[in-house]
Amino acid sequence: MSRSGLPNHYQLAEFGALLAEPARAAMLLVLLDGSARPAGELARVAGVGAATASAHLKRLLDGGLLAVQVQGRHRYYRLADDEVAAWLEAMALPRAPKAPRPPGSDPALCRARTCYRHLAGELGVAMCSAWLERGWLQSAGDGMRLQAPAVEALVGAGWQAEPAGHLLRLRGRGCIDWTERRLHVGGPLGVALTDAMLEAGWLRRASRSRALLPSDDGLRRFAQLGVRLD
Amino acid sequence: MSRSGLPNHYQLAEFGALLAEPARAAMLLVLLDGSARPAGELARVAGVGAATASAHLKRLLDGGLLAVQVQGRHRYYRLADDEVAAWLEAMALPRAPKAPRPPGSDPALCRARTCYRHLAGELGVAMCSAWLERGWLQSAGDGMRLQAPAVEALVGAGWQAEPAGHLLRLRGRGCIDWTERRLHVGGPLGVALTDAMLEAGWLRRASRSRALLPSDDGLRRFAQLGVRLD
DNA sequence: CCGATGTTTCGCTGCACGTCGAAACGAGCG
DNA sequence: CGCTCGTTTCGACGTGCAGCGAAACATCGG
Repeated sequence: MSRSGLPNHYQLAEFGALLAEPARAAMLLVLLDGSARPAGELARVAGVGAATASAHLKRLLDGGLLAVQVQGRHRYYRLADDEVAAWLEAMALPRAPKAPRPPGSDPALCRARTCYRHLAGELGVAMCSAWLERGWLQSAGDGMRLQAPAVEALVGAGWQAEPAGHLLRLRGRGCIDWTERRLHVGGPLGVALTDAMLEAGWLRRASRSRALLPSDDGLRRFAQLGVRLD
Repeated sequence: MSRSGLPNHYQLAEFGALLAEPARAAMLLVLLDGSARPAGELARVAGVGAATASAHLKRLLDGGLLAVQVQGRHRYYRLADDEVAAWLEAMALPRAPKAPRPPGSDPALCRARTCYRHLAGELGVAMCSAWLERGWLQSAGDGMRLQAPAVEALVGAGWQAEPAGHLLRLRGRGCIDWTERRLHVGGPLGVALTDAMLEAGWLRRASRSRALLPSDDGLRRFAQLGVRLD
């Protein structure tokens, strides 16, 4: 992040100043779980008005502590990188409890569902983070790309969709999940993956909702690929 | 430190506020090497008047970041404990690359340095992990304790600090190294080990940084104790 | 094209706090 | 005892900035 040529103590002071405001501290702590949240929600969490929150978010953004992702008329803010997360963790403060899931939502829908035409929900988020972590998925320019080891693993897990190598050329788009507030794979890559998983019977569409129901076999395959639900 | 029952984000904000002032940040950074300095000197370092410095020192004292020791008409300020030092180190180090070098800072500093008053950096981490692995160091309740075989090995490696057995009664505190992001030994045990190593000439303090320079002889002794750098 | 919703910008007010000089306090010293 | 020096307290000034409401902007839905 900010690699200015300022003397050390100025850098430290600037960093401290960003934490010094309870509203900003609250926002950062909420985002410590890796979630990405829209400005309005962060305003609510911090207990300030939308205008004030916007100013705080701008400062955190300029300070390099946050990154923003525009999606429709929402702007999702998240911690800039895991270095920032580590700094915050280093203060040994207990992390904020996970946000409660929206009332009245179907648990199956939270678990896995289609977002447009790709996999979302806990399962989609778990797949994305697990694959990012092991380098099977890497951000590239405007989106993300699957890497060769992932294709090998997919084939090893019984992938049948014909040209598995074709996946390497599809662009994945980071998409923020509504219930989880975290990244999952959309775009052509996400759609292709989801279609093939449906075809192979790893997932099945629920009859009257957008929920996706993983089969026992599917769960095994996912586990084999490093993806597991709690 | 602040053990108040306040919500987390207030604690974080208070901590940040203490760092937010360049004068205070400068004072803390100067004290990061474990030194204790009189108020006047800290005022000079911070570039403010005596009155201003006094106010800052009072705030840092009330905030639990500093401790004071009265001696004659001087008042020597130092960091309150090595927990504070660890926090500061975690925040200050990554943003303190003095050399225009890529994200990593001074190589000597990465290799071995003081964290508060104990050994940190690659060497500190290597020592901790090697000794934990062979059972010379074991976590016990709130910290870690050296085990008898370690003392024997130290003596065998030419340990001269008088009552080597005394080390068994010192509490070691796990301290997270920022550059390595791994555990090393702090607390009274870490300080005692480091002091003795300095005294024995295994390590030497760099003149104008917190780096510790291992001598050839020291490296041999470390290797003898199962500790080696790549 | 129009309203609803999410977000940012602008203008303003009020407070917290960093800064200093002067004065007070306390410890050493002759 | 009176002098000096290191430090803290006091009082006053200036400013940075958090906060809000209103208005501007952007995007989605119809």
